[in-house]
Amino acid sequence: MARKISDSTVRRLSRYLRRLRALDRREQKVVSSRGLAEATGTTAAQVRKDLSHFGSFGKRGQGYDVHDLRVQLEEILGLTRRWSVAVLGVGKIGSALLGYGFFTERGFDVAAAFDADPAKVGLDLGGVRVQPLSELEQTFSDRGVSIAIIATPVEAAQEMATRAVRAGARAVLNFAPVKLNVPSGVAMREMDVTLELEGLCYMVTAAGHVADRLADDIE
Amino acid sequence: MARKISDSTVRRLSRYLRRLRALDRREQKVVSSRGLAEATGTTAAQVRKDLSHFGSFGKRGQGYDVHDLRVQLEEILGLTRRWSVAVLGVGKIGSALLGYGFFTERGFDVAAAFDADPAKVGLDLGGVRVQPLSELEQTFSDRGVSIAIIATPVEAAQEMATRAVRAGARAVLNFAPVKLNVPSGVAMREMDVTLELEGLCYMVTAAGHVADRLADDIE
DNA sequence: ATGTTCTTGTGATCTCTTTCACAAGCGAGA
DNA sequence: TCTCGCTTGTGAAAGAGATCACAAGAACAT
Ligand SMILES: NC(=O)c1ccc[n+]([C@@H]2O[C@H](COP(=O)([O-])OP(=O)(O)OC[C@H]3O[C@@H](n4cnc5c(N)ncnc54)[C@H](O)[C@@H]3O)[C@@H](O)[C@H]2O)c1
Ligand SMILES: NC(=O)c1ccc[n+]([C@@H]2O[C@H](COP(=O)([O-])OP(=O)(O)OC[C@H]3O[C@@H](n4cnc5c(N)ncnc54)[C@H](O)[C@@H]3O)[C@@H](O)[C@H]2O)c1
Repeated sequence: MARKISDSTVRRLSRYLRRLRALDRREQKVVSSRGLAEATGTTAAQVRKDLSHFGSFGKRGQGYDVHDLRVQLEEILGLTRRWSVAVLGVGKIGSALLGYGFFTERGFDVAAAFDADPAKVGLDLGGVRVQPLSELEQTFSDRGVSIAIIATPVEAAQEMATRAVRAGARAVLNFAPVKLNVPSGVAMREMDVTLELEGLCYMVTAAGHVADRLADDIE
Repeated sequence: MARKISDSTVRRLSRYLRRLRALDRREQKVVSSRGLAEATGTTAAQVRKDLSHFGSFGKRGQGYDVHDLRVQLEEILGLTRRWSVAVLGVGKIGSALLGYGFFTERGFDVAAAFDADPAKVGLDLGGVRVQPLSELEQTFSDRGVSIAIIATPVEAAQEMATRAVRAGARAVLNFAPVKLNVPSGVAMREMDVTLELEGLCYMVTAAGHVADRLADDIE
């Protein structure tokens, strides 16, 4: 099996899987690399290359068996087991996540939620009871939490991440706009709205400049 | 000025800017490419290369003037103006965004919010009144909305994006887990929690496999 | 059987990004 | 003024990822 798979490949695999699940639900039997590519915004060659890192799943002349490939991709991505997720910080973002139905549907169990604010402890949000931080270590180990979602203010984010990892988390999803340090071997992804918004501003601004230049050229 | 700047460069520029703002606030005068690199998780050479696309901002032997470079980066990213943002879909995620203080701080005005549900229309969330969809076009043009944040259910996302663009949005930030199509010339970024979570699962799973292989080798 | 039509899997190639390495430049101190 | 220590800016090299292009199958019709 392949050595090192790039993040962009993994992201695309998720997209293919999402598409395959939809096709499977509506009982489409086969799909071509082109079919997958068009639905996920990439090229047929890219789809085939991505899959080829893991084996050969299609039939020449025919395409891929939808259900089959779906199962294969779930296997590859590690989605044949369920994953226990804990949410740290139950503020605006944290509680939105607790109420997010998609998680359970997709194999993620929101196993616990923690908050430093005593006023929030004990609340039931989306079927999860908010626990005090003091119970973090015990709960992580009891419920086999392997993914921690950081939704605390920036000031607390690094500390909470470190603590989650020490308590057994193997992966961290960070919503706070700070770069977090985690030991190597721990997976880490960030969801940074401000970064994305600023990126959009750049794109719009730069597009404007290009338009200006074109206009100049026409003169 | 440079031709085409990659997304990864733009993301890093945002990170540098975030760091510079923090340094500026605590009145540090100068910073080296290494200093910036360490704080943002990259390398000194990368920092210099990124900046070099836009000009030459440092002093050899000294480093960069913090305030100066901050202003330059704000200029480059297009953050010297304010941007009007509209939130489409005021559910769990949408209302979390409306209450997010960072936006206003950073030059983004949440100028409007829309929802299809009559029960939500008229509510005041984080100082923004929720409007019916019928007012979308007029409001976008009145308030110069240029960024639309999609926070509706997946089914409505494409339609809302199309409508926002037609109403004048130049950029779309999408929270719904679907690939949206927008005309070329419109900037588009997505925030997809499930994609990131699945990516984390892959990383944890793959790391496990590597560990297995190492263990085998040792035998 | 044979030919026709599709679509996969994959080396080869191209393009884009990151890293390297060092001359050029700046300030401080003698 | 000259030297020394330090850091930038940038071509050149290396590395990664995306695209091309085509031989190798698979089904089906004749
Ligand atoms: N609100 C948004 O739309 C939004 C969007 C993107 C990112 N974020 C980021 O997500 C994070 C949370 O934002 P929010 O708007 O939900 O903030 P919030 O203030 O609504 O919630 C933060 C919660 O974290 C809790 N908390 C504080 N310290 C803690 C600690 N040490 N351990 C555990 N919990 C702690 C607080 O009690 C509070 O309940 C912030 O870093 C923010 O920048 C928010
Ligand atoms: N809740 C989360 O934590 C979370 C996280 C990531 C992504 N998302 C995604 O964000 C989107 C919204 O999620 P949510 O949890 O806030 O859902 P939600 O059901 O709480 O909110 C959706 C809102 O959109 C409104 N709406 C429906 N159709 C609309 C239309 N055509 N135009 C405008 N508004 C419309 C609904 O009235 C509702 O208020 C979904 O696509 C979801 O997959 C949610």
